[in-house]
Amino acid sequence: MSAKEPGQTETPKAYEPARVEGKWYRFWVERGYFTPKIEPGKSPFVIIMPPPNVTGELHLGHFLTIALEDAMTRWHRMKGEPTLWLPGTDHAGIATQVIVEQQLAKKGLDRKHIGREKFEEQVWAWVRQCRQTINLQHQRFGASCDWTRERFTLDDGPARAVRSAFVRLYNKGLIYRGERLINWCPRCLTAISDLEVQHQELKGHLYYMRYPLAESDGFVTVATTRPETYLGDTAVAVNPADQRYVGLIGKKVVLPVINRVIPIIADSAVDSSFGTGAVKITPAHDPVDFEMAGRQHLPLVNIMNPDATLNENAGPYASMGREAARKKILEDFEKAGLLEKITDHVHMVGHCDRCRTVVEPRVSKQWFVNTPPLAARAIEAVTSGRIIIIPERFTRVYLNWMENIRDWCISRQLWWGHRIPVWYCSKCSVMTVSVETPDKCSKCGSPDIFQDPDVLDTWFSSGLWPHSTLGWPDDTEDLRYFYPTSVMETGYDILFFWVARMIMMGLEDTGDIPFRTVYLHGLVRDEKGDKMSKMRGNVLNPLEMTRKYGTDALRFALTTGTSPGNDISLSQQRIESGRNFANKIWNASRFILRAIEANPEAVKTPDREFTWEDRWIVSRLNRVIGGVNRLLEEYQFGEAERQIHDFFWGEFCDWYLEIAKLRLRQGQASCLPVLVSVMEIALRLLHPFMPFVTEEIWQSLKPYLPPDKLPDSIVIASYPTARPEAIDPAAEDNLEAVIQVTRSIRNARAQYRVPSGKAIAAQVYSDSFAGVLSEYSGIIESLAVVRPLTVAPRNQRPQTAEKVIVDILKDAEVVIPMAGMVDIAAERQRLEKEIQSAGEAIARLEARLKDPAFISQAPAAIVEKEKARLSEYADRLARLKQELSQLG
RNA sequence: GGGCGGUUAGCUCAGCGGUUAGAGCACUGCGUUGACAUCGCAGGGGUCACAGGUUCAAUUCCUGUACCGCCCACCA
Repeated sequence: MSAKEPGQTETPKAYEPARVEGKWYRFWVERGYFTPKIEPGKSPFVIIMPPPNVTGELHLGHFLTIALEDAMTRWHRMKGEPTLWLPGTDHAGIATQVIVEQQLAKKGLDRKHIGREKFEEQVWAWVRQCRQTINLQHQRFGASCDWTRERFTLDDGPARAVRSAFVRLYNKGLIYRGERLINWCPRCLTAISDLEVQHQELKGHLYYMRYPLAESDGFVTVATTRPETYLGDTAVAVNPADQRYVGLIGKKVVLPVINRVIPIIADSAVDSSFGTGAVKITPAHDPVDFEMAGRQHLPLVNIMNPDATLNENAGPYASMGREAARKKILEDFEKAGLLEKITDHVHMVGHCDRCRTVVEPRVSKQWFVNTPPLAARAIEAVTSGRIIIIPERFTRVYLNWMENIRDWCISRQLWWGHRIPVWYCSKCSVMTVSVETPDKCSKCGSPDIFQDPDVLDTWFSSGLWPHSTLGWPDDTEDLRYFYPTSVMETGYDILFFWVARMIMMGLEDTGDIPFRTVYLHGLVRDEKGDKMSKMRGNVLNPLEMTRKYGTDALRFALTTGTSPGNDISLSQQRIESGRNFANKIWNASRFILRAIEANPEAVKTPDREFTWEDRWIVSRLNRVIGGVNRLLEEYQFGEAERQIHDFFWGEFCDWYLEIAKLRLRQGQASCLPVLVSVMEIALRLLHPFMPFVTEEIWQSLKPYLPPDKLPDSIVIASYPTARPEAIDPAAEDNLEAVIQVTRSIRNARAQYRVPSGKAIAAQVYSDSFAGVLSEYSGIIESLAVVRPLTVAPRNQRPQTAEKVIVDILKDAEVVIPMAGMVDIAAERQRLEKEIQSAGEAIARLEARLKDPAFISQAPAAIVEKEKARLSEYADRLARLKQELSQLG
């Protein structure tokens, strides 16, 4: 470590995120930047954050969500729009309950033992802790959300919204209570919705079981995957057109062992080609059978307890588990000669989304939302274009789901969640459905009432999130100003669970769409494309990554090189390159700051002659600004970042800064204002994606910026907009020539292994760029370590017998005498290769230009362009050939 | 059974109806006293899965095939 030199800025050589991140986040929050002012004249930009479940810490998927939403939010805020990003957390009914139950189980307890009240206390304790962790993680990650409006799904406001929505729907007949076949989890002991059932392919068997005929000899053979449900059979069905069974329709069979007599019926839903063509009908334990039982008026026999053990209807098998019963029943059939055969059969089996237990279809009294009427409006909102889904392909997925929607079972036999706002009277049994908790029966006035013990599906409250967080059902200022919201950004995996429900419920409750754009991101996977999971052990801990590489690095890695709706493979290497970029920006700023300190006055000389490289970098910057703004409008965040990255690193640092160094060394400080200005604008361009490093540097640059209307933070600085008048094709061409020549010489040096310190001589011959190249010869001499570099028009190139390397550039020839080192054979080979590829290009272009179809059909501009290319190649080919002949 | 996505450099992925298809990482060679070795300079590496079609022109659009992945679905 060298001692600090006098007058020099004491900044570490590497960017140290830990030193700056907390400081700036606190600063932003203290200044209230994240809390929007309601400005009636302006239309706001609003994102309601998908509330993370209070089930533990945030994972990388959440961090991707934050990175994208924060980028959008910061961008719009910088554009001067009142911007609200509303944070919150979700009570996540069943998921949270399962976690707390597991905690209890570790202590040898279960919820039944401690009782509902105590259990809820336990959950609240966990929730408080979890919310704090989650909020802290958001803050660590730089989320610019409005903490003054933070919500939890069980808060009073959202809770009142839930009750209001329930009562409204009930009063409109869109919520009803009914005895239906639902998906039941025997482990969680609750109903779950269709969406919460995970279908998994399992290798099972098809069992062919014989049911003896009641009135005569013989039997009917049915094929089933679930022999144990025969105890609940109330019919055998065949297709009416099936010739094999016509004679049997109306006859009866006897269920073995339990000796129940059931009819053989005809139903056209039966597929004659499957199994035996005769199907056992178990209405209480199979959805298809349940439906058939409805139209055929078959009785229901429920054979199971809630925990999936067999009940008293199972006769001798009562109290056995479903697997054990299956085994025993097969044995008994086998013994009786009633098991015809067993074949292998692959089928899909439903599992509980939360606990992986095999779901049991079960008849039970539950609450349902009648969804088709809601779906009709939700479909219209999307087909009319009022709601746009990005990427577009998910529009069809959404519509397909909506068009085939079925009623939504919303009651859960859980303790954690929004209680159903329904009270039953012990006297007259009438239901009171009410937003406010009633103290007496609405019918008979009896105070002897009790509330429905069930809670609502957690997605019911999530479905109201965009309007419930803004104050609905009250007509609040927030609701009037911020609703409908702008963008709903979330993962495609919850399109049905959440997005679809929000659209239905939002439209129903408010009469308006909840958001204008749905942006769906992909899943975060590991470097091998596998889903990250604790089981696989391939999880990257986001906070650890943040500590190791910095928040900006992780954000950059998560959002670069990806496109909407596609999954993301994330590796540490990727985060490293994000860190390297932050470090690059950091060091560029260190250089600029030191340069300013060495020459403080130079920054303040705004009006002067600009050099070609000044005009070039400003021109390039403005092209990038234009591109980035366009890409952001199109939600192409990854591509926007890539353009900023490439500009900053590949043009500003690699060329402008390198040239500026040389100028500064010669005491020409006139590049300083340009350095500062380009740097500052680039920081603002990048700020939505890398908020911390950009703020840190922006603040240290601030003293040297023009003081007029300078905000206190980059957070509220304006987002750059392109200035068309700054686009400067002449400067771009000139610098391109300088860069080409420099590269050409560097290339030759590398090829001939010229030691890095050793200068070589070179000549450049050019017509159109002779002026700028000789103007920049000193610069090129330094950049390419070439000395002397002479520049002359082409016709002044001497005919010499000396063997030299010649690089044919577009508008110049670079001649390097290698003092006898020239490898003639290698040079010849190189030239021949180039001649060949030029020849091929010419052949291609000539063929194209000879094609009358091309000439007549292609746009004139394209034809002209191709002609120009042909003449360029022809010119190049001629020059290459001449060089080859010179080589002898 | 229906639908969707992917197939581009060694790896992870961008991109695109019109120059010689890009990036990051990895790789090879050279390089460390002044922004940065978390770096610089130079380089190698691609039949854009395959087969048809549309078009003046296809890696890009369409159709089909193969493989991989995902979603939805009541063949017991």
